[in-house]
Amino acid sequence: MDIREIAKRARVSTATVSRTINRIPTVNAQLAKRVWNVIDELGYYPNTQARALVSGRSRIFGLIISEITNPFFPEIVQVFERIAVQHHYEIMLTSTGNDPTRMETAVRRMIERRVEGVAIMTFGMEEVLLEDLKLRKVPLVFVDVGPPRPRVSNIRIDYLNGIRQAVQHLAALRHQRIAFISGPLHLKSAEARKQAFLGSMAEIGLEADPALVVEGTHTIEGGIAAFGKLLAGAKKPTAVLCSNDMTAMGVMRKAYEEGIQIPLDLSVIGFDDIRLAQFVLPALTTVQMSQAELARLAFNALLAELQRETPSPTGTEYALQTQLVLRESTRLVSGSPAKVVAGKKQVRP
Amino acid sequence: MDIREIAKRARVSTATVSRTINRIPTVNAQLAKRVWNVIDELGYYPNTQARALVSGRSRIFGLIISEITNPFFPEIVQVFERIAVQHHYEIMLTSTGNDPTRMETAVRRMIERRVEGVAIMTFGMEEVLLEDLKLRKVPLVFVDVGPPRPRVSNIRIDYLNGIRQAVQHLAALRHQRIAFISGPLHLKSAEARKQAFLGSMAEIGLEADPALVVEGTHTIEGGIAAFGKLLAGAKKPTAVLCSNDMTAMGVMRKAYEEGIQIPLDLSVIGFDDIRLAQFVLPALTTVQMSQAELARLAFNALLAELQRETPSPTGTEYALQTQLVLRESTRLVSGSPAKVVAGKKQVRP
DNA sequence: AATTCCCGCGTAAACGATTGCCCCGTTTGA
DNA sequence: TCAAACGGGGCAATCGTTTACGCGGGAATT
Repeated sequence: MDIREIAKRARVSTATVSRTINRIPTVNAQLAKRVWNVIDELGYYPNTQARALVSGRSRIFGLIISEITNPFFPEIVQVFERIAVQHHYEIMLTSTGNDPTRMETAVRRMIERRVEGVAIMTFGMEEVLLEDLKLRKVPLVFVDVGPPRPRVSNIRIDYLNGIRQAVQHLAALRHQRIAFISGPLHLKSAEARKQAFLGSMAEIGLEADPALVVEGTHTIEGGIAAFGKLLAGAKKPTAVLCSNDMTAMGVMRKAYEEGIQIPLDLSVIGFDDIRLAQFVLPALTTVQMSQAELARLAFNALLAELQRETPSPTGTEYALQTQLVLRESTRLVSGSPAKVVAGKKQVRP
Repeated sequence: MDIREIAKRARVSTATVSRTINRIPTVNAQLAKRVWNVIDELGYYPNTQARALVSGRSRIFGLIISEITNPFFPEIVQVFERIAVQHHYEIMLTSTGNDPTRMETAVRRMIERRVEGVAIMTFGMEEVLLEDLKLRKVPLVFVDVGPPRPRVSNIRIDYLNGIRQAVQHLAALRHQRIAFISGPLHLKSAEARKQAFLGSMAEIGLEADPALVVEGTHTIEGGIAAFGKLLAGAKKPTAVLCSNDMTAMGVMRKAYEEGIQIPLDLSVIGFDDIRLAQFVLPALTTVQMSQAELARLAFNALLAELQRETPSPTGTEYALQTQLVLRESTRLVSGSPAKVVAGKKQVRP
């Protein structure tokens, strides 16, 4: 069943049917009604491929993330998809697992489907692989890479704000030996977080002992391993700041196994504020970086780029704030004069 | 740049280019090579919409899940997508949040994109909304609904096996007051799990006290609320079996807040075995239902249906096993003669 | 009343591939 | 030597829309 069938039954031309469906205001209300009636009656749905072919618009956006099973991403996907649908777009999702090969095939698939834009949420992976997309003038939006180019937007995350708050929070709780578990340092975002930590420590005159700065993998397993390394060291930290929440969960796991109580013996702070962070035991104090907001920014960046008649020569830059959210995983350093806050949530039974 | 351009430059017809791309064996190797050279040189990628239009095959599968932010689903999505790509399919993902309206628009979008099949992973939501798809003879695969119809496959999950193991495990640990927190009972899968629990209890002559069977929502919040209800009751359970892992995490959270120690004071068993289950503190004993396997079954069901020349009049049924996996959240009921297993993982410090 | 304008609708040419059919050149068998 | 068979490649129709263009008729202008 196609547009011709509808046209015949409604005794109009296919052009009129098309215009009706696309709600072009010049069609006579009478006719339009007749057309709609037939459409509803037959349960006709226009063929998107045919539409896309002639109009040159696929109404598809690509979304590249590193790992859908990483709890950080599902909310991004969710929000991105929801907004896309509102704008009559579909999304082509790919989780690359940070594997260049899969990234490459993803790009190929997206080009074949003629996506109108791609959001890249791999936080700093090799941009080279996207050359093909740039060549084809597909609008792109990155996180944490810069500087932007024409048709390439960038969302800059202000790590410093949140991380500074975290460091100062720990300092206020009298912590001095503050460890940092970074992400894989080839990711620009991981490097940026580490620098923010180092900067924040220096700012308040705390020494960031190199032995207390170790590299993780942004996974639970990485957190376990990294914290193990810290425990094996000579001088143990009283607090540890993690480059993401998964890492923090690894630390908590390892601490549990070693009989180290959080927050009594060790304060832990995460980063990202994934939903799970509030349900972990004890609930994780962490730096929030809104996934919903990130998705929104990315989508709007792509849309804006499409609407721009002529691409800005410099690309556009967007910014996302971060900030500390206090929960239960931090506490006055033990040994300090205890001004214990009342309430059972603060102490482990 | 289109197929004509390639044809011109390779001094062949468009037909030959098309055949080359589709690896039709009859084309002369010489010519094929010439064509491929031009293709690579120009970086030509065939236009999928044009292909789809004329061939009548979109090479898209739909995947409907209830909530991507529910940690149960990402792995399904991941595996499903991975297999799809291997078979040169794309997937159109939709998370409906169990909202009929969103389900409806999802169906509409999928029809417009002419999906070749749809996997429905909402575990028993209203099938009515999918009438339009059935009408169009789109192969469908469900989980836990039955009986199958032509072109509609079903994956039947053997809840009983895993749940029976769980119940018997608790019984072996001398638990008698075993509570069950179900999922939302309008979901067929939730109902089935509950029945499996009731059956397993009866089987071994344990009474399932109605006051100890409460309804949750398959979320952490639901688990918190439901366990709250159990605690408010007259006779408190010594063990609780949950309809999914999120619920169990809610129970653990609530227990933590109330100073109830797991597994010392309370044994907890989950269901699903999401990845997180092993990282929760203490690691969750749970019934495994492999998400990867589920995704695989669903994809293959769709593919098989497409390949069948004539749809089996009855549809096909697939089965998925479940089984208990022991971790740290269960223990001999307290008060029983303690045959404590050695090792720090078994006791809370 | 004749001319111009404009508005609404229809005709038909795209969009970029796939594929049935035919043609032509070579091989094969009688 | 000639006809039949065969195999590889080109021509052109086709998929289901959108949209430029043109046309006819009523309103407005002179």
